[in-house]
Amino acid sequence: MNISAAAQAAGLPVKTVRYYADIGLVEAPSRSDAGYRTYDEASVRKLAFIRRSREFGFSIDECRELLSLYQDQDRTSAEVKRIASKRLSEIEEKQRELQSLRDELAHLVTSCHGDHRPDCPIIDYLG
Amino acid sequence: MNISAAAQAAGLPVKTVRYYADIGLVEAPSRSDAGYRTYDEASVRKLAFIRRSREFGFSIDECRELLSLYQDQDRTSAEVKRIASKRLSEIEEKQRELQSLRDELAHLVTSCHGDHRPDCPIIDYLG
DNA sequence: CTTGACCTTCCAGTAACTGGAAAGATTAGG
DNA sequence: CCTAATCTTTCCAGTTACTGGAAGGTCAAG
Repeated sequence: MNISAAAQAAGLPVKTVRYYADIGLVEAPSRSDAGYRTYDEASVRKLAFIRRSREFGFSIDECRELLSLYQDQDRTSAEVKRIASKRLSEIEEKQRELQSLRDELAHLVTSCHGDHRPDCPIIDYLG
Repeated sequence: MNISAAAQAAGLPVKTVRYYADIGLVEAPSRSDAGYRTYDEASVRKLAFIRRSREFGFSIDECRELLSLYQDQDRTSAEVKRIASKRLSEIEEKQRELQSLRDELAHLVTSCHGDHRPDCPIIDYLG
């Protein structure tokens, strides 16, 4: 499989697939005689694993960790759960932040007439 | 006022105050004989305005826009409201994303025993 | 043989700072 | 007046996770 087929199968851009090998997140793939990268099912599965982890918002370093747990038959589920729980609290923290931000901004937007007059509570609040 | 006093008053790191002038977000401040940047109340107010706008998650370019509206006596409140409303929808979109992410991840975390055994639904899901 | 779709490497840019080095200025204490 | 600590300056590099683009090699079809 050439890189574009692998990228397609994993649901990633070609550039990103190269990038992940460059930074050592995945092994460097073997090459054809012409120097083309060649991929097999196993590498595609790993790439897809990374894509899904990234979609969950895990950082590259967390993906590195998850990937090594993914490939380690003897890991404990506790190790995985620790990383996922950490990410979960981050998400919840971010949610709380966004909620108060939204409420405040929604309040400002509602109180602004949004007409041709210069009078603006949003600007007043920021200034 | 030297830079550290101004930064303190505006609630920003010194580095950031310099940075904002470097990228032309605020005017370059005047200099003392020794070349020290000197700030007055007005520039501190602008810096604080930017800080608050940034805290709302407005991008630097949006801050640029807001700042010019802030300084424009003749702007209409509609112009300001447009930018704030845009930001509000972004926040709400992000909230929806985070919510489904959280639900999915929370479900996985709950279903994972988190013990010494290798069996792990989180990894199973990602892989 | 040519055309177009691949592929390669390398370099640069994104957003918004942040850290650090090297060197000059100022201030407080002795 | 000297010195040490604390500013301040500029400049360069690093962060995160890619993404875009240029210059050039390869491959399959017609």
